[in-house]
Amino acid sequence: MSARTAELRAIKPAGQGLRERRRQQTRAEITDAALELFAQGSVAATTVDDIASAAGVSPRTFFRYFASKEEAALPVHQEFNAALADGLPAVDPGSDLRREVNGLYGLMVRPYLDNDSPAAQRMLQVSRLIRKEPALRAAMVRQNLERTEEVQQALAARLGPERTDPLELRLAIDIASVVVRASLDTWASQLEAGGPADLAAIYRRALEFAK
Amino acid sequence: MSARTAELRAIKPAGQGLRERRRQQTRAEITDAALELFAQGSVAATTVDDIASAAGVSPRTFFRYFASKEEAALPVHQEFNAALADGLPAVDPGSDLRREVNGLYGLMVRPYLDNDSPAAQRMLQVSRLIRKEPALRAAMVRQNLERTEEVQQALAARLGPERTDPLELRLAIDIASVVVRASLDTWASQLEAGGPADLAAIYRRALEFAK
DNA sequence: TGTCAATATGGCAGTATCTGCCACAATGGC
DNA sequence: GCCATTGTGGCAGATACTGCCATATTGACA
Repeated sequence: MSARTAELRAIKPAGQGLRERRRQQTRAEITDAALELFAQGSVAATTVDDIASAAGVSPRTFFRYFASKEEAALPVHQEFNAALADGLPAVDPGSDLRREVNGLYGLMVRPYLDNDSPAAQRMLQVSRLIRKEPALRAAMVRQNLERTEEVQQALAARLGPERTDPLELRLAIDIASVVVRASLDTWASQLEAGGPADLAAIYRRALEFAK
Repeated sequence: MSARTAELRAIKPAGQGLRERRRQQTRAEITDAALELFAQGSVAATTVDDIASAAGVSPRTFFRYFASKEEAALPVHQEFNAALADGLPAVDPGSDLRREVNGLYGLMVRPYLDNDSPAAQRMLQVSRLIRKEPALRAAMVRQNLERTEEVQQALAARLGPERTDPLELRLAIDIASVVVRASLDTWASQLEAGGPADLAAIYRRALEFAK
């Protein structure tokens, strides 16, 4: 957990040495293996040993990268955290709270605005899986909770302890989070159903409705 | 999971025979044991065997009542579901969606409006534990997710499939849920800190802020 | 370039979680 | 009071996860 906190706070060094690059690569390989096995069979029917062996690592090593098999299938977590970490410094403590937090969380949808981008395609793949697998939804809300708590701490520190009402800060963050997730889900559902979908438009509509 | 769906839909029969009453009693005993052991030690340090033995049942029976030790400590789940099930028939399909859903979820805070009531005291006890234990927070958001999905289905059925935009329904529910949880958390925090706290006022303020 | 500290990996043992299955006991309707 | 239904416990087994140690790889620095 402290590792994840650091993840949010620290500015990502890009290719810091071969060591870190290999680590990210291994991480990606595990995720790919998990996604494929989950898609083929099911989360319940897939064991950690299966994933580890498919990824070419030992089960022991698997648990050094992910706390559970469910988390291995949710790489978006990292992208989200990165987006938030990038946006944190730009939050204006003087401006309207809801607006600022919505702006921050809005960064999370940016990588997927182009339906044909690789990022969007990957997100769709993961979304499909999540919709089919309650276990993955549970893992997702868990990650979401942790992220929310970290953001709350970070924003409280940035805005000043007494400058912001805890209730309002909490609500601003949770609502922003809910708006983003509902938008992404709706977008993915529409695309999966075969129809067209404009994430930007959906997100704008969600923001308006939540206001 | 289908058991829980039924739980939400069915109108609770009160004391349907000795059998059901004993079942509720056993359930309560397990919960009490779990809460006490968690408070004494920690969730991690407490095993299912500990809880089961303290409650006077076998571990095998424990798992017939709760899916995990964390869930055993969150009995509020049932109260929340009951409140929502009670309120569902009163939802007016013709009225404003956000307002109706907020009204429905508002039922969840009613039992705790009086700080001195037994229900409030129990909620405070659980809240204190939840604030200390990330594992319980994770279990809580998981329950919240399931409840949210059930409510969404129930409301979609009640409002008519084409009458309501999925995005708006989803947002209305999630926001209402977030408002209630933030209110209860704030209320519990304030009371725990020793100060006075008016749940009704907090909830009104949260609703206003979220509007 | 060679050496050393730091770090990643794998294996192993051990504990805890959770489930299916079976036998047995308690209950409640008739 | 009989019988179908339901709750309970025990057992075996699979899986998830962790601590510990040995080993190998990497990267910094002399």
